[in-house]
Amino acid sequence: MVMTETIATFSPLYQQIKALILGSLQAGEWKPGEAIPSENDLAARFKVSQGTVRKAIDELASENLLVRRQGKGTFVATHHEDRVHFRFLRLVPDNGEPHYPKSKILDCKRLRAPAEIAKLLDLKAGDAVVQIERILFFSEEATVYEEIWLPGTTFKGLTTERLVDWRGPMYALFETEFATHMVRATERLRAVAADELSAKHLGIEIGTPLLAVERVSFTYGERPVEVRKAVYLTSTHHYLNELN
Amino acid sequence: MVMTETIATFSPLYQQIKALILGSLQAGEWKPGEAIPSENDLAARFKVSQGTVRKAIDELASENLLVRRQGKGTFVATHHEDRVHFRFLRLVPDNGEPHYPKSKILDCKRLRAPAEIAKLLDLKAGDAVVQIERILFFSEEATVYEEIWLPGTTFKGLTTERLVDWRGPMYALFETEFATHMVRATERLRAVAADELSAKHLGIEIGTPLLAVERVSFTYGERPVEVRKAVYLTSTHHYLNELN
DNA sequence: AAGTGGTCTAGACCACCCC
DNA sequence: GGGTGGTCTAGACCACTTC
Repeated sequence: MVMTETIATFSPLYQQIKALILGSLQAGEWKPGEAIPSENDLAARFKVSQGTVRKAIDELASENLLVRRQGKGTFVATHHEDRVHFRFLRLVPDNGEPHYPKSKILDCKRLRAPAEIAKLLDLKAGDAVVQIERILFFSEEATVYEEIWLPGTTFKGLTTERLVDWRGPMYALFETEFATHMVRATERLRAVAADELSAKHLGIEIGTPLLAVERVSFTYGERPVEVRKAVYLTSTHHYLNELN
Repeated sequence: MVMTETIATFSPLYQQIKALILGSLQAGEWKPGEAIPSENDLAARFKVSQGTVRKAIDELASENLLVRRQGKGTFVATHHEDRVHFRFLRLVPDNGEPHYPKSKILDCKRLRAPAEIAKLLDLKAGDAVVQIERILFFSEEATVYEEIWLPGTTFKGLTTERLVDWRGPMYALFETEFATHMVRATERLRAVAADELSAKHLGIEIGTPLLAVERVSFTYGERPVEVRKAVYLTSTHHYLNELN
């Protein structure tokens, strides 16, 4: 491992290794679900000790970018097979076990980004975006209505049909079809009164209190690639959050 | 380090060390804000290598029980000096920098635990509890109204006066005066309509949508020691959550 | 200068998985 | 049996803090 030579650029070896692995992930050298090379292989490639590679991988695993499996290898995190969908959907029933909701796609169209969305997605106002509208049903009850915005260039071939036919988490579709893996997200929550549109979609009275959830999701390299504006009906479900 | 001898009790050395350190924290051998012995000292005490102690401490630090400071030592986490009060209070202004709110204590009384509270606090219905009512002001605006329940035995000497006089986070008071350090918490969120009481305290109309936040806090050893039922006014503030 | 945590190495052995 | 990650050790050196 060669030390960087520009001024004021010190960082531990394992951080440099981490950055290199991150670069390979971002470049798609290893795809979600695939195994990355073994610790020994990487140590040989980067000319550092296995322990140093290990520490780099440790951090990436703790950030949920990689998943270690003893005896098998280290794998690129994927939204397929992810038992923990509740990492991104925190809505759970007041009683009983959480289970994955059914999604009903209402619409999927291409339009020009409003200023607010453009800003959040790091685009210019007027740039092409895809907008999706859908409802989530928890045990047959309409519980979530949401609008999703995506950058048009990244999600060029996305159609209503593609969405409707898809079984499973939307993020798994994004990953497989559009090479976009969601790494983390930021959510802003507030209480609002149901407007006419929300009331219609959720089958409730106008004015019913709803939990408004605004999400911005990021892929590798802190690049924002999704904005969601949702309202959650919280009469029989709640948003669960762990503070550590 | 002696291996435990009961059947089916395997665990890595560093996990055993971690449990021992945790025990000392729980027993109060080192108080919040104090330094624990150096890694070398602990390695000698437990007769393991420094690296093994290091791994144990790493985990405790990542769980926010300990804080490492290079060149100085490793310290027991404390709610004093904690720059990050936003670990437990996720409400931030829509615009501008977050800043700590002012607290106005309305009441602090002793009563018998309702069944629901008792269950959450691992007590029997009718056991002694302390109930606090207060309002939080964000830049002079009443924004949060909450009721707090605490186990009566642990918080025996807690009075309204003690609370009113206290400057700083309530958890710092609990830590110093009642030897109870909050380690983590679980929050359940939903949207509700303001009832008469909430409306009065927050100076809003009955029916205004509010964010209802129910928190259960835990101290060392997953022992529940606090229940909070709060309503947040989210017209100029929102609840911020990071999904990783 | 002495003490602390932070990094890095090299090597050993273990636990798990798959062929 | 051979490969993977997981644990543990021992020792070296670095960076930061305090005296």
